[in-house]
Amino acid sequence: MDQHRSGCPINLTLEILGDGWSLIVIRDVMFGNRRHFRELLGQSEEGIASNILSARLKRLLAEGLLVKHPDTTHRQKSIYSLTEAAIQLVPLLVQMGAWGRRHTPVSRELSIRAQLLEEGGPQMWADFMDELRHIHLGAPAPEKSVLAELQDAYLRVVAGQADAGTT
Amino acid sequence: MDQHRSGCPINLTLEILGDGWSLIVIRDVMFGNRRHFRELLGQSEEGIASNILSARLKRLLAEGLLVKHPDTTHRQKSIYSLTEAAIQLVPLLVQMGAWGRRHTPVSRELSIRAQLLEEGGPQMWADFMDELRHIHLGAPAPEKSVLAELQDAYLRVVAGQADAGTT
DNA sequence: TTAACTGATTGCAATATGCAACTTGTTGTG
DNA sequence: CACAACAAGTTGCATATTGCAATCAGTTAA
Repeated sequence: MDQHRSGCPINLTLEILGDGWSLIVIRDVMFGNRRHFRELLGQSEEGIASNILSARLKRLLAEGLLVKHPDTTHRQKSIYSLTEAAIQLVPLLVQMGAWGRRHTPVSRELSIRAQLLEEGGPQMWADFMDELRHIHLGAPAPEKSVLAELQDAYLRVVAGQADAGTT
Repeated sequence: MDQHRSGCPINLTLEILGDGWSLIVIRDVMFGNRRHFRELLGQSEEGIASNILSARLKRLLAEGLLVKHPDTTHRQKSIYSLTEAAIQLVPLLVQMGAWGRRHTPVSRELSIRAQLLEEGGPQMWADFMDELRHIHLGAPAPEKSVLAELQDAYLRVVAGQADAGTT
């Protein structure tokens, strides 16, 4: 943080996000709308350890990718929200998903969202980012919800796994 | 490598590329056309250590992102080439560059390439990928060279640092 | 024969990760 | 109030990875 390896944009991005967990946390806040420590800890597919999650949240707060607000329903509870900088990671995450779908052994139910976002193109990413600005930054609500679309598609795939072999 | 944390495309991509050095190596092979161990070791902006470079090259070979060919001019020398999978990282690297340009303290001379690629859009990325297929996979040479364009722009910025404030 | 160059490997200290247990404080229930 | 369940972490400890400098063995050119 105090000194950089180089001024290359790819390197600097890597210095912030170049580890195995930071983008997993961002992904869960962004796509899974997990906003509390325990939600991020327990419901993650990958099973992050609590000390790692704690360290990553601190780092992401310090880097300005997340902000933390008190939860009025429980004094000790905190709500983590994405910042504009994190929301602008959408195209990067879409490209990661697109590459992963082509070159790694993804599962069908966990890649349907990536597929839809990839096929939706820049307009869908922009709509999604507007929705995230609504959820996390208090911007006005967009007309339709990309998140709901993605979730519906996911649930359809999970429900219909039996007859989903031909496409 | 032997077992995956989850079948999520973002996670699986992260399992392969989620460290501080793998994408730096890919970047140097891709944009800097560094093809030998010593070129990657010594001319890197970031100063990778030789043991790390050695480990990363092995991993990237095993993951199928690089291939290694003997260099006929020196029996011990090897030439590293990008595979199609690595070439398809171009959009991901472009998005990393684009995000870095907006949210990190990049240097002007090292971000001009990222800027051009971002502004060039998907067509330019496709042209660049075709050029990489020519360089690394032996595909026919495209008409114009995106790499040369980027390099020219870089050199212009380095040369004209003095009068480069207005655009 | 010797020096320089090739792609690495080795030793060692510092840091990061993964796992389980523990801590501090909060909330809801009886 | 007492007490269990829950919230957000922290701590301790074993293992793995990183970073740095030095070293190594084979190749080439003088």
